[in-house]
Amino acid sequence: MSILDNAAAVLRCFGAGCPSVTVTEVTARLGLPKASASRLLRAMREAGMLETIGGTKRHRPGRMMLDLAAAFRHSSRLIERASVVVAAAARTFGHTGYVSLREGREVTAVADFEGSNALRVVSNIGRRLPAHLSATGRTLLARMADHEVAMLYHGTREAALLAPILAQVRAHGYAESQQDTTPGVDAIAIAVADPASDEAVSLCLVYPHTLVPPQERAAMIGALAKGAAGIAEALGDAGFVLPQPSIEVVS
Amino acid sequence: MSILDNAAAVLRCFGAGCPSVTVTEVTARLGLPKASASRLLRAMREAGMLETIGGTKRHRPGRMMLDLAAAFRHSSRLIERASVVVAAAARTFGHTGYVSLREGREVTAVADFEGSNALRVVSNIGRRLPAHLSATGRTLLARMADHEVAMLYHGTREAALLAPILAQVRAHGYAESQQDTTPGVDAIAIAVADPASDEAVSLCLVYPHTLVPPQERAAMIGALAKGAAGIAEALGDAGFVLPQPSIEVVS
DNA sequence: ATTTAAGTTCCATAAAATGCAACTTTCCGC
DNA sequence: GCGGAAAGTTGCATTTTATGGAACTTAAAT
Repeated sequence: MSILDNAAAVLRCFGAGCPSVTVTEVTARLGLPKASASRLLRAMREAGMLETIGGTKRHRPGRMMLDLAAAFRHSSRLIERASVVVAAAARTFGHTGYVSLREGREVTAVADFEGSNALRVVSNIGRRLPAHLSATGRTLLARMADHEVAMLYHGTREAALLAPILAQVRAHGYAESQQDTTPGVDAIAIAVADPASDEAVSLCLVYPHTLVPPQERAAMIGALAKGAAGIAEALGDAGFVLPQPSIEVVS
Repeated sequence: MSILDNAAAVLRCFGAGCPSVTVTEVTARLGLPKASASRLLRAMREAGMLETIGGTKRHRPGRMMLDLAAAFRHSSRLIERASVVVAAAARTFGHTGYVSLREGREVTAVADFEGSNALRVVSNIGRRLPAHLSATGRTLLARMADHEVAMLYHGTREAALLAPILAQVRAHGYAESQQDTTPGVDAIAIAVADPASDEAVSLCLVYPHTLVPPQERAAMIGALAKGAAGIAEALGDAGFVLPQPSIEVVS
C-alpha cells in the first residue's frame, strides 16, 4: 500500500460536512499512529494538496483543488455542452439546475446553477445520491442495457424493481422525482451520451414541489429536451429519445 | 522526495488549458522515465485521484476533486459569508462577482458568481493573478502591515511603488482597477478579515468598462461595503475600514 | 503485414514510510 | 499567569515501497 492511498483517504475525509481536518482527526478516522498522521499531513501540505487555515492547525484541501475541479468540468465536451443548456434553463425558470454523472450506484453533481427564485433549492455540488432514488440517476441507469443494470444491482433489493421503472424512463425520454430524495423537492432530468467517449450525463432541474404548475413543468421538460436533443445530434448520440412531456404523474 | 510530490506535480499539469493527460505527456512534462509515469498514473487512478476518460488512456482529475473544491469553499465562515454577500451583489447588479484569497504575491478566485447582463465578464475560477495588479490583490495587500508587504516584495520592482498605492486603498476602504488586468474590464474590491483564523478575503465585482455610470459604481461599492461591514462586525474584524465611495477616479 | 510509438512489467538498488517513544508546543481551567 | 493535559512533532532502527534501465506487450499508423 502506497502513501498515495493514505493521502487519498485523507482527502476523502473532506466529503460530507467535514470541511477541515487536524492531525488527531486523521489519527482517529484512518486509524494511523499520530506520528504517521502528522508526517502525512505535512507531506501533503508541502506538496500543495492541503493547506492550513489561517495560522491554525486545521487543514483544508489545497487551493490546487479548485483548479482540478475546473479541469474536470472542461475535460469533456459533453459536460461543457450540458452545462450551457442547464445554465440557460436555470436562468429562464429561476430554478436550480445540475449536471450529474453516474459512478456505480451513485450519482454526483459536477456542475450546479443556483436558481434565482425566492424559494429555490440550494446548490449542493459534490453531494452523492443513490442512483435509483433520484431522477438524474434513473435517467443514467436507463441509458444502460437491462442486463448491465441487473449486474450492477445484483444481490440488492432494488434489482427486481428497477427494470420496469427504467423501461418507463426510456419510453418517456425523461425522469421525474417527486420528493423522493428531499422532502418538498421535485426534479426533472434528461440524460444524453457521447458515443465517442462512452460518457453519459444527466441534465436536471430541481424545484419546490408546491411552486410549479403543470404547464411550467412541461415547459421545463421542453427546454431541457430541446437542449439535450441538440447535444445528442451534435455528438451523434443514437440512443437519445426525444422526451414526450405528459401532465400525468410519473413516479 | 516523496511520491506525493510527483503526484502533486501531475495534478498541477491540469492547470490552464490542459484538462487531461497521458503517460507520455507526464513523461515529457515532469521529465520522469516512462516506467515511473506509468506506475504513478496507475497508483493515482487506484487511489481515486485520477480517472480515465471513457475507455481511453487519457486521465483527468478524479471525481473526488469536485468534493474537495466544495469542502474548500465551506472550510471557512469568512469565505461562506463573503460568498453570500457577493452572490447577492452579483444578482442585484447583473455583474460577475468573485471571492478571492491571496497566496504570496498571487490572488486566486475561490468562488465566482456569473452576472446576468448580456455583456458580462465570464467567470474564471482558479485563475491566478499577480496581487499588485488587481483590485482584489491590492485590497488584500492593504490589509498587511507595510513592512510585511516590503518583505513579500523584497527585491522586486514593485517594492517601492506599492506603499503609496496601498495607503490610498487603506484610506478609501476599497480598491478599484480600470482595465489593469483585462482590457475593457473594471473591478471594485473590498477586503475583510477573520481575526480568529487570521484569514482575509476580498469581495469583488467585475464589469465592462463602458457599461457602468458613476452612480451605479457608487451603488456597487455601497452594496459590497454594507455586506463587508456586516461580516467585519460579526467576526470582530478591527482593521476594517468602511469604504467612502468617491466619484473621482482612483488608480 | 510492417514499422513505430505508447504503455506495461521485471528486477536489483536506493530511498522513503512506519511505528514506537521521547520531546515540544498549544490549549484549557483555575 | 500557572499547572496539567491534549495535540502535535521529531529521532531512530526496521520494513516496505519507489526508482530507472531494459525487455516486453499492446495499440496505432503506413
